[in-house]
Amino acid sequence: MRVTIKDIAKKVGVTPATVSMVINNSQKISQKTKELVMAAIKEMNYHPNYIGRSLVNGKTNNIAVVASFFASLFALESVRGIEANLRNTNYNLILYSTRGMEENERDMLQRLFYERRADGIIVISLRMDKELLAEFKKEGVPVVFIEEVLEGAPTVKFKNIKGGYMATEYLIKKKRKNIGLIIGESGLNADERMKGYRDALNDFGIPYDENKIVRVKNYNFEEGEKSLKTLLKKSPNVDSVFCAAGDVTAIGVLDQAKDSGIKVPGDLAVIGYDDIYISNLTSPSLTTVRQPIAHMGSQAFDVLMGMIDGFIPYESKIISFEPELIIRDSV
Amino acid sequence: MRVTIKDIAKKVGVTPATVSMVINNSQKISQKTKELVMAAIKEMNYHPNYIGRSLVNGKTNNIAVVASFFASLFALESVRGIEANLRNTNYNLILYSTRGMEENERDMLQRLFYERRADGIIVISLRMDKELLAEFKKEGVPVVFIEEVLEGAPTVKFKNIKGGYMATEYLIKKKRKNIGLIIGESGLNADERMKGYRDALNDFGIPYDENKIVRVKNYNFEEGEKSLKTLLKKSPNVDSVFCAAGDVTAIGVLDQAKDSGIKVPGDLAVIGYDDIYISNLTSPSLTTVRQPIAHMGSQAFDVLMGMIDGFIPYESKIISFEPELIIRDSV
DNA sequence: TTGTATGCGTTATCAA
DNA sequence: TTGATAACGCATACAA
Repeated sequence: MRVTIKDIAKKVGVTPATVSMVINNSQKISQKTKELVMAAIKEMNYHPNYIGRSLVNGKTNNIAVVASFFASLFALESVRGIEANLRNTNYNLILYSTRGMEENERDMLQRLFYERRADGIIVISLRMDKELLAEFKKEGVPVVFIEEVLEGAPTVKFKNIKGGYMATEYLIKKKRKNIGLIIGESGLNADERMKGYRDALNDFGIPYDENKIVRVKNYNFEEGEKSLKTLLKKSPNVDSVFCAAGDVTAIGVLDQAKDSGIKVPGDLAVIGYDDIYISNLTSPSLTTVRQPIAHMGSQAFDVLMGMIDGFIPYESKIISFEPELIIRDSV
Repeated sequence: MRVTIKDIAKKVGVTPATVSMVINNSQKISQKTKELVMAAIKEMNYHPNYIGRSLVNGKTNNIAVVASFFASLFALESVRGIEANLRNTNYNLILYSTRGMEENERDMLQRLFYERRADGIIVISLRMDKELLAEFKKEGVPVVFIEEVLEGAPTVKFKNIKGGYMATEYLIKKKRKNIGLIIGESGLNADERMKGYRDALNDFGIPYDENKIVRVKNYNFEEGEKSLKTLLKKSPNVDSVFCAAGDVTAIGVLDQAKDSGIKVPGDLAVIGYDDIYISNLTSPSLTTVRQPIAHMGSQAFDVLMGMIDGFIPYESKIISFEPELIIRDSV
């Protein structure tokens, strides 16, 4: 049998209430009984059952993180950051993966608070409707978004406009004038990076040209190879590519360039986005835009804690992080 | 206020016990009250509170996964596999990361069951002492190990001897006779892969040579570069390298070869281990040993479920998975 | 300073 | 087939 608060009480000769007060170190317990109880706790190897605790005080001490997959660089790094700060608290992490099934998404999120499984929720790159968020709010369960923005709750994200601008500006300063852009088909991130690209062109008096844009869908290696071919067909004069779709795709571009006898960076400069591990190992190594993802995850956790503790309000607020240009040999 | 079982009972005009029976679809409830209760549940948007449930039936419906870090390919893929099968159950995943702090490891594991936080535990690549395992057993909390082996609980792992053998054998069949080995300093995996290497040499009548072995510690890119230099110094005649330390290190070897003007596979054949994403993208692409990690994670979860449900015994058993040789251009 | 009583939401046992 | 009651482990208001 498990040792409970009652067993301790019996052993010491006090009531469970007294033991409970000792555990929560109430002030109004005599030093002597405190010591006696503590000794018994140690001797009997007692650990409070967190379920019993949860039931009475309504807290689970769990933080839920919801994402479609945790096997992506972004989600994983976010979790790492969350973990890092969670460590100093007595909260635990529960991971909920929707596994890309949109139909289950809402249900999963809803159950999360109706069943009282977590005291707060961090949602990574997932959309939520206003009605659902309102329910969370009503139930007093704080929500923090990573990447997505929804009226009514704080968001932690990156300055994608700035990232797009930095990369484009760097290419321009390196005397490139015909800058191709490989970028995702849709989404806030893609839109923002695109805006940064256009802003930079504009600021330096370079006209925007539809024929220098290639849209991709899956952000993989093959798309990089294909995109460079497409780009060169549409605009044979490009002297550089900003691959806002990410480093994996950018590496596909590097590969395709090599196969076509195009010299990087001589004939074609390439900039990626993400700074994945391997970007330092390609030849030439890849100049890219790095985002401090783990750091941002930590911040998301801190904001959530602030909301749980009540000193950060449950309302719209965007906290944004600066991207960083990592200069290597591909430009 | 939250909707509880009592509210439903009051609304329908029955007792909470009846409602509970409906929820757990007991056979001995009339179809009529069943329907009435169901209707009320839907109308009032009732969801059972899992904490209340846990308290009475002693189940948490949580599965804990413990690892030192989740930001490694191995841990991450394992979690993916666990997640995949967990999806069809009503269990949740709780992740516990020791963050490499050995001193907290035991404490963390211990609290896991004393505080009744999970119904079962999967331990990834982490050692546990027998005494602790005995405590888990006493408390009736099943434990499944991934990679590590400990008397008294099942382990899910890969056939590393076979992996080592396959790689070495392939090199031999490709007419390589002076096969260098880059491998971790210690641990069961390293020992087993080493055995596979020696077994293969032995079977083909090639003498084992200490001077062809290089030990590494961190499995990173730089160690790969350094190891190749070391190896060539100790044994200038090596015509191939089996980098059992993993693909990241193997890519370091490729890079160092390129810098030294050594042709791969002409002058030097290279085989890695892991089949990380990028191994297909290097030039030449890397021949390597792949392990179906996610698949193994799924299996670990299934074993744990079997133990929880009582039809798999709580005892030593090793379930091993076959590695696969992925043939590319570096041999 | 400590004990008594009560309740958190649910399920299980027994009686009706 | 359903109701009454107790129990899970803990924390708190109130009484002593």
